[in-house]
Parts: sequence; structure tokens; C-alpha cells
Amino acid sequence: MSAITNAIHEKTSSMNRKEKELADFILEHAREIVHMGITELAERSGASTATISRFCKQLHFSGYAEFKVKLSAELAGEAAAPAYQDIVAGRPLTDIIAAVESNHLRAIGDTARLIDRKALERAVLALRSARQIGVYGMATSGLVAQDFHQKLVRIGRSAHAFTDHHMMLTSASNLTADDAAICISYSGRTAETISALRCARESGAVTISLTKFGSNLLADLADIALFTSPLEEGMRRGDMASRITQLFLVDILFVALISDQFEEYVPRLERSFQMVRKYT
Amino acid sequence: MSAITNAIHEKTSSMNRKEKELADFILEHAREIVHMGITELAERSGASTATISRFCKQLHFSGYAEFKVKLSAELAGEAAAPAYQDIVAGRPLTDIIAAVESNHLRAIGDTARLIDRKALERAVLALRSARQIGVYGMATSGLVAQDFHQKLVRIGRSAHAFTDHHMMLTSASNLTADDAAICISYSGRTAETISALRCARESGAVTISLTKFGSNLLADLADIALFTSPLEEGMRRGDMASRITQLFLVDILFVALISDQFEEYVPRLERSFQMVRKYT
DNA sequence: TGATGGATGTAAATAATTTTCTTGTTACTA
DNA sequence: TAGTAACAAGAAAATTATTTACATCCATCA
Repeated sequence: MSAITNAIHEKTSSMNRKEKELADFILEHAREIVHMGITELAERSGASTATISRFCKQLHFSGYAEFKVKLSAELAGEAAAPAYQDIVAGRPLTDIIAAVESNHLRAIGDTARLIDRKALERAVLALRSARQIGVYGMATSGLVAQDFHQKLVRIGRSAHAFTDHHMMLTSASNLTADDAAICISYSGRTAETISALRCARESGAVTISLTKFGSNLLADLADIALFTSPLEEGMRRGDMASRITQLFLVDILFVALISDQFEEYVPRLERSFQMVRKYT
Repeated sequence: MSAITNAIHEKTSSMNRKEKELADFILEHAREIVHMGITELAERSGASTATISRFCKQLHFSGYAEFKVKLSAELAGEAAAPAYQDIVAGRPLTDIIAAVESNHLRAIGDTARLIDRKALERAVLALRSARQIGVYGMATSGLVAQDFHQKLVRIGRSAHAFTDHHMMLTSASNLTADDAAICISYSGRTAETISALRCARESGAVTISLTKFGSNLLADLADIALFTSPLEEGMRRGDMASRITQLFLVDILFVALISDQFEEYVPRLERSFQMVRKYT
């Protein structure tokens, strides 16, 4: 709890009926109040503008404007909300923002703590020495695959990303022992991605899986298994935090790869951006 | 540097004399401004109240009051979060994980604080009532576009995502006044995406831009401008945090949309997952 | 040099906030 | 129980802040 909300809370006992109502409303809707005028707050809280103005002065602010600015600053320093939040009906926008924010933040934090440095290290080595890299995933994981592909292309690495099952297999069947395949599936149970990994493995390539943490077929089959935080099922509805954490891992892989061969890759990266700017 | 001060800084080059003076004063005295009224700021900075009010609108704030509240939040959040880390050579894996993690966390936090609820509200309304939704973006922003498209398809909305310039225009030219277009570009200066927005606008559709915060052509042209935190240029090298924050906004839009019409969309969403499971 | 357009300020209009004043309620006392 | 003091709370007036419309000025270019 912040200094201001705390002060309001403490003061509650010495308050009148209306003031208490107002205090409760403010504590309840702190994040929205920051964007309301005094009139709007008056309407929504059931108190008059005069009462609110007096309330702010009691808290030793110069007025409502200062109260808002201070409250805004306080809330900014705080985490949005602690735990995973599910999508529910008819919530105000402020709650939705806070919920999505906290889910994302938490998912990234959880995933960071879960990372197995040894496995990551091996994955980076495999990618570094791969002649060619195949990246496979369906639906949302397909987008993550494409994202990694885009990054690899930017540094001039030979890579392919596929979302189409047949093309995945076609690509995987042409990999060799010099190559690597990275197969992405949140559940680790996606049939198409599993068969792509099997095919890549049969071709002799090093296989890397990227799935949620926990036992799953894709991770079990892979040479190197990377994991993201497994989220509450409710949240999966939109494939939101799962995709964020997969991208987070892709980013780490990419940065590790670059950091490894900085002098070679960074100029290529810069050049690729400059060229895009030049020709568009 | 915060998102807002950064945006002001960038804009400096395209400013008039008085505006530049004002911008300098604001950058210099950011922490004091939070406690000044527009009149006091006018006196101290040497600009008129009118110029200040216009200045705030140019930065896409609803007015001086909102500017102050957002600035206050930014300055407070700044202190709480660690600074952005750039990619550098030969760092140990542990450092890389920590750096990427903190960049992502910070980017999400910054973006959350920056969100304009009014604009978001309008965007949600536009998307809710749209007959058809066109989603356009190039490269990394193209993946974000596809992500939003996938989400919309899951809830049975009629939507199209394109990365191919010609197809963007073809799609945008077929939109009507009943439709909406959302155009994604981190810089807000991507030629193809800008022309797609122009085309959609000409077709009568409601246009929504999703760009980094700060003045940019795409945002200026759009009916509704949504923003993500503008990151240090160094980080752009990999399009990492920018993509995370764009997805963050897409997630918020999606959740808001669902939350709005919960009874209709949630069963569709569940059904779409079940069907995928059933047939694979 | 005069026209044009944009930048900027002034002042009017509007909106937001604070204060004053009045009313109504409670609680205490005669 | 009626009277009254004390105070809470809102309506509305007063004040203050912000935005907008309009006028002016200045630089630029023909």
C-alpha cells in the first residue's frame, strides 16, 4: 500500500459517514481517479465536489489537483497487481490494463527464474555452429517462430520458419547433422510440431524444444529443452502471456548469439536496418 | 530518460523557436512542473498559456492536466525501475538474461503508464462496432498484426492481416465507413503502413495507429492514436522490447474487447480451442 | 514590396475547482 | 419535548485554470 492510500486508510476511523464512503471509493478506484476530474469523481463516488475538495485539504494537499498528481506518482512506483489475473466480464479499462500488465510482468519474471543456464548455453552453442536453422511452430507459436526467423535473417544466418505442417516436414527432412531445429509449442503436445521435431531428429539435426515447463512430449523428444513459465489455464484463452514468455526466450537466445560474435553480427544488424531505411 | 522527456527531445528538431524554449524549460524543470499550474509555467517559461496548451496536444495528451499526471507517473516510475540495458559483447549468460528481463519489464511498465484511457476506450468501441477489421504492419510489426488477426479470428470476428504492401492497399481500399483499420509501426514512419492508413481513411474506415510515443506521421494521421514506450535506440537493434510492448497493447485491446461482450466471445474462444484439440 | 502562411499572444469562452452560504441532522440541555 | 448548538454536506456563487477563437506579428518567397 502506498503512503497516500495508507494515510487515507488510517484516517478512516476519524471520518464522517460521507467521508468514509468517499475514502472507500478512492481506495477502491485509485488507479482510475488519476484520470478523473473532481466533477466526475463526485458523480461516481456520490459525494459532492465540495466534500472532495475538503477531503484533499484534510490530507494536507493544496487541493484536488495536487492530490491527483501525488497519487499518480505513488501508483506508478507500485506494481500493478500481484497474481495472475483471469479475463473476466465487464471490468473497467483501468483494471484490464493493470491485470494484463501484471500477468505479463509476472510471466516474464517467472520464466527468467526458471531458465536452465546449462541448457540455454547448449542451445546457443548449437545455434552458433549450425549451418542452417529450421524454426517450427503452429498458430501463436508460429508467430514466435517467424519472429526468431526474422531476427536470424537480420544477422545473415541461414534460417527458415514454417507454420505449414507439410512445409515443416519438407524443411526438416532436408536438415543435416550440421544443422539445428527449434520447435515451439506452448503445450508441448502439438502434433504437427512434434512430428517436425521427430523428422529433424531423424535427419540428424540438433533439436531444441521451447515449451511450457513440465513434462511434455516435445521437450522429452528434444536434445535440448527450453522452458517458459506454465501459466494458469484461464490466461491461455488468449495465448497472451505464453507468447510473451516465448518471445522473451527467443530474445535471450538472440542476444546471447549476438553477444557471442559481436564484431561479426552487430555491423550486419546495423546494415540491415540502414538498408531498409534507404530503400523505403 | 522517460518516455515523455524522450518524445519531447526527439521532437525538438521540428519545433519553432518558442516551442523549443518551452521544451527546454520543461526538460530542465520536469520535476517542478508537476506542481505548477499552466499559468505559472507560462510565466516561468516565457511562453503563453495557449502555446503550452497546444504543446500538450501535439504530444497527443488531452490537455495540460493529463500531461502533468502522466509526467508525474513517469518520473516516479523512472526512479523505481532500472535503466535500459544495451546489448554488448561477450557478457555471461546470467547478465544477458537479467538485461533482457529488465528491459522487457521496464518497457511494459513504461507503456502501461503511458496509455491514454480515453483513446483506448475509443479504439475498443471502434473495434467492437466494426464490421470488418484490417490489420497492417511490416516486418516485426507485421507479426504483431498477425497476432492480433489470430486473436480476432478466434472470437469469430471478420479480420484480415497483411504484411505485403499491395495486399494492404487492396484490403484497405475495400474497407467502408462501417469498418476499422489498425496500422502498426514502431517508428510511425514506415512508408507502406502510412499509405495503408491513408488508403483506409480514404475508404471511410476508422483508423487506429499503434506507434511509439512521440510525434510521428502515422499517429498524426490516425483517428485514434495508441502508443507504446519509445525505447533507447540501442535496444531497437533487435526489435525486442518494442515488439513486446506492441503485443502488450494488442493484448489489452483484445481483453477489453472480450470483456465488453463476454457472453458472446468467451464461448467462441473456448470452442475454437476445443476444436483445434479435437481435430489435431 | 506586398502577399501568404504559420507562429504566437490576447482575450473571450469554457471548464474545473474552491469557497461561501444555507439547509438539514444530531445530540445535548433545560 | 422543544430549543439550540455544532457540525456535516450540498447547492450555488466565486474564483481560478484551461482551452479556443481571433488578431497580430513575423518571416518567407514571388
